[in-house]
Amino acid sequence: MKDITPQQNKVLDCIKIYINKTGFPPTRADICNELGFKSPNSAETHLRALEKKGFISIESGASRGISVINNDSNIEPNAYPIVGLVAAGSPTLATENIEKFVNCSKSIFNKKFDYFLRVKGLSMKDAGIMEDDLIAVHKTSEVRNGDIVIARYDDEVTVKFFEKLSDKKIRLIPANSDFKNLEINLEETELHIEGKSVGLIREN
Amino acid sequence: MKDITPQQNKVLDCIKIYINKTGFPPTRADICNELGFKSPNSAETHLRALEKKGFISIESGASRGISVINNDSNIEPNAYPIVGLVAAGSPTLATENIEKFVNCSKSIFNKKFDYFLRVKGLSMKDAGIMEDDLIAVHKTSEVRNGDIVIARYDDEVTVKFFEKLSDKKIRLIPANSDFKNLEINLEETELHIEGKSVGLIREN
DNA sequence: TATTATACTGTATGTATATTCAGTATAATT
DNA sequence: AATTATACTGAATATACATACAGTATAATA
Repeated sequence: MKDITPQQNKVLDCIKIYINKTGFPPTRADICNELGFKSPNSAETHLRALEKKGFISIESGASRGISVINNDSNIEPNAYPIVGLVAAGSPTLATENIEKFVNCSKSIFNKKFDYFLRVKGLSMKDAGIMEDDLIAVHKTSEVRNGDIVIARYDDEVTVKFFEKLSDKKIRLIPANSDFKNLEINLEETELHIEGKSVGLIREN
Repeated sequence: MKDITPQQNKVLDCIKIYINKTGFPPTRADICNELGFKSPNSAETHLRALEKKGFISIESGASRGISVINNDSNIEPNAYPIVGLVAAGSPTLATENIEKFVNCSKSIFNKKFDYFLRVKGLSMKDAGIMEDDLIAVHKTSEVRNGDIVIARYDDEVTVKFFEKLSDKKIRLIPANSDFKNLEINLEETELHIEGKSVGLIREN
């Protein structure tokens, strides 16, 4: 997506507003009316520029054949994938691991997130995380003590509280007295922090 | 909104699909193509009928000037209010009680719901319901034993497990050993079941 | 029984609209 | 200094499109 000029941005906004107001895209003449142009060719050249830069697509020959290509980044809402907590390997976003998509606002949680993880087991029960809950995961390796993290080691993925004991030692703490703390020596075991929990959805 | 005929519904669906696919509404000829009509007047008369019945609006003279009037009921997503768990009175949807709105798909939970309730206290801790969680509430008075219900009695609103002991006695059970069961005699105390929990969102 | 709504074909037409061509002018690159 | 992108006016034109008119046919309503 190339840079947009201020004037082209005005035209793009005008199109969005027009569609929002009327339900269908504007004609060249409509754009001229809205923005005070006196020639339909003013609109035409802007449209061609916007098309070239990838902001809109124009159906040749069709009246009002403009459609705004949604970059989706600022348009609410969005579809987020639910990834199963697979025993082996990283909780990847590959199609075969995606259970389904959830439509919700990207600002539904206080922090931004990337996907949902389906929880297995009750090791975080006392933190209010139950079996089959969906954890909203923010993909990051920057985590702090006390964060609920999605950690992977020895081909196992778990959700636990994070505590850094030293540069070489990490403690993973469950929220359930039936489970034991895990202390991982980074020199012996490879530990991957896939991300941290920034929210939760329970579907029933 | 008057009744729609099967054929008119086909045309309406065709319009929706066309807009979804192309970004702009179809022409009469487009509709004919999609549905196999041989005369543009077939589309025209259906459009006029749909307009008369309030399903679409048509901008006279404008090409592709069709806009679907959204009844919003089947169009995802929606905005749902968060209602504070006020100590006194019913958790009403009055403006003063609405904290904010959450945008999410209406099918985000397995059952339909009406609003979110902000949880106060830890009386349902062992059911994975923590302070400040948002409970998705389905407004209903038809509840079964074991349901997590939003109950109101003596100007107090609580979230508890529901158990019907007899026609005159209801037991409200917390999920926290620090709290006691509440047994309510319906002949002495007025009990209102505001709804039941059908889901949960934790914002952090 | 007459009327109205639904559901089409087929033709015709004025105008709404995209789109090209010819210019003018300024600022940014090469 | 030449080229290219931006930002317009103004006019012309082929065609895309809405829309009216003339029919045919069936089912539902009054």
